[in-house]
Amino acid sequence: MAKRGHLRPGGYRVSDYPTFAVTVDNVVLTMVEGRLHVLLVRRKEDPYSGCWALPGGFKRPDESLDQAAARELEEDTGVAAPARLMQLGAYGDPDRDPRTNVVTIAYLAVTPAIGDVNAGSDAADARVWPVAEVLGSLELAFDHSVILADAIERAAVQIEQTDLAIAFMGPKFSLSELQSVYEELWSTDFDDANFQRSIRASSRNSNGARAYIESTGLHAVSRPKGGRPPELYQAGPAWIDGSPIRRPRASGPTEGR
Amino acid sequence: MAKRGHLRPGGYRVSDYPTFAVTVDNVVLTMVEGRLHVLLVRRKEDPYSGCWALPGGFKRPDESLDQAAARELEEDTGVAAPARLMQLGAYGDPDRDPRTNVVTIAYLAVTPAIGDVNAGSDAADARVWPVAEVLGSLELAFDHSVILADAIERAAVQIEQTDLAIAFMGPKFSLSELQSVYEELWSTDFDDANFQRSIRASSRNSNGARAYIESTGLHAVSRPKGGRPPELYQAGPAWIDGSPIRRPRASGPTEGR
DNA sequence: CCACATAGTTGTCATTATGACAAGAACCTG
DNA sequence: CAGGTTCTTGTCATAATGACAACTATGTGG
Repeated sequence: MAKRGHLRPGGYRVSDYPTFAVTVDNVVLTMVEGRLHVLLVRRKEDPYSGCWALPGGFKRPDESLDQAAARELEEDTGVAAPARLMQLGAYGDPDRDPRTNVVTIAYLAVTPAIGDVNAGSDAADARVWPVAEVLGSLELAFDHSVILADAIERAAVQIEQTDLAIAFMGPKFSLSELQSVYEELWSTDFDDANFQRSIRASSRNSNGARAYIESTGLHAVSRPKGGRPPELYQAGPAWIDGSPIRRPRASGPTEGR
Repeated sequence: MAKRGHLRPGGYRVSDYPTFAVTVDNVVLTMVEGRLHVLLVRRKEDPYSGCWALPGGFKRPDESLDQAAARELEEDTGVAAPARLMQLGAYGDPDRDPRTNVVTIAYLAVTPAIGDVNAGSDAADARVWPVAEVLGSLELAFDHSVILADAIERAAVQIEQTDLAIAFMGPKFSLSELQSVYEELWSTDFDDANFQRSIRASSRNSNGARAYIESTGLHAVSRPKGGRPPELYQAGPAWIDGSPIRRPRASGPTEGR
């Protein structure tokens, strides 16, 4: 214990403690045609050159972690950082980067459908991937596969605690689009009728304020395959404390009766 | 963008990216006489000499973040790291440490009543404080007050998602002790009868496995102020997916009818 | 030993939330 | 217009929750 590098009262010596590089990595999730997707970049340089990876890079001393995450996201992919950019956690295993001691701070972001994705100077390519495909067969750089899995689990928890699911939606959306977010992240299948009833119940502001979503009175234009055009909603002005829908619990071994 | 320090394919140059010190800080929560407490150490050296702070210290390159957190906790306070030591988040604002660039990774731990607390060589003192007092009037070093507040909020969320509340309990405990954990963290007041019914319902393993808690058949010895001695329980062998008790939601402005 | 206080436990009941499913409404294609 | 698709409303049984009365098992003080 006496050997630890302590800070001395009169100042500190840099040699007293080890130094690290600090990076930020972004897990940007979005829904494309009802399926969960993640934004990845293809690395241009070693290590892991040619590998797909989460967009990210080195933190600068004069910026906060949040700022670094937003900056790196835009630099690497051309995607503007969404308002909803939340910290996921730190990853600092000794051997996670072959070069040197690197601790990375992972961020989770959720956006509506992304427009253009443009690979930055660091990247050979950038695009969104279906999450199922990435976790199933794509080998990501560093420990990014672990980070991605953690991010999805976090998102699944967050949509029950906050209004995060709305962040997947554009300015106007149908309830079935919203439903697909919950179903993808929770791997469940809701009864359409019950889902709508629950969601609408949350938006019926009993007294004065607080609504999860609001009706716009508009209806979507009909799609090629037909079907009744859904009513369109928009984000409500306030978040109610309490989830609009409950996450179904894995009902254990489910023995009969 | 061209000015960013990139890693070169043939190797890297340390000067290409900024270096940081990485520390870990532990928020250790426990219940003392029905009230939530946090373990703090008094700093012996600058900066913030004399101030109370979260136990923590520098990460070493050859250990994981989790290992660093456990090591620092024991070195600073003599308290063995509990099994339940989970990462809370990273804090890296540019000016959070007056000395240099320091990014800290905060950990949240929950333990039953702590036995001896012994200040390590870094600390002038170490003890548990009532959380209400710390957040109300005690000025902590660095941004530790913020970290503490975040930790408590995280714990409040976690006891609904996991069996974390059990981690506050010793090997045998009464349901009213457990109830006080939920009540403290959620700032609510449960009906004793209903609370017990809900908890016991979770432990009644319908089919074969999975129980939140188990009855020991024992009863506590009576306390000075009297009252019926409670039945004692112990942690169940398995965690059921789904909280034993639901967090009551702030019911908004609560207008009548 | 009694009344009374304290703390834990069981029981009852109204209200609400959930899940299953039938049926209607509004659009498509051919 | 027949048949398919999607969204929406309605009905109902069951489960979960919250309020509260009542009962049990201890202690204290007279």
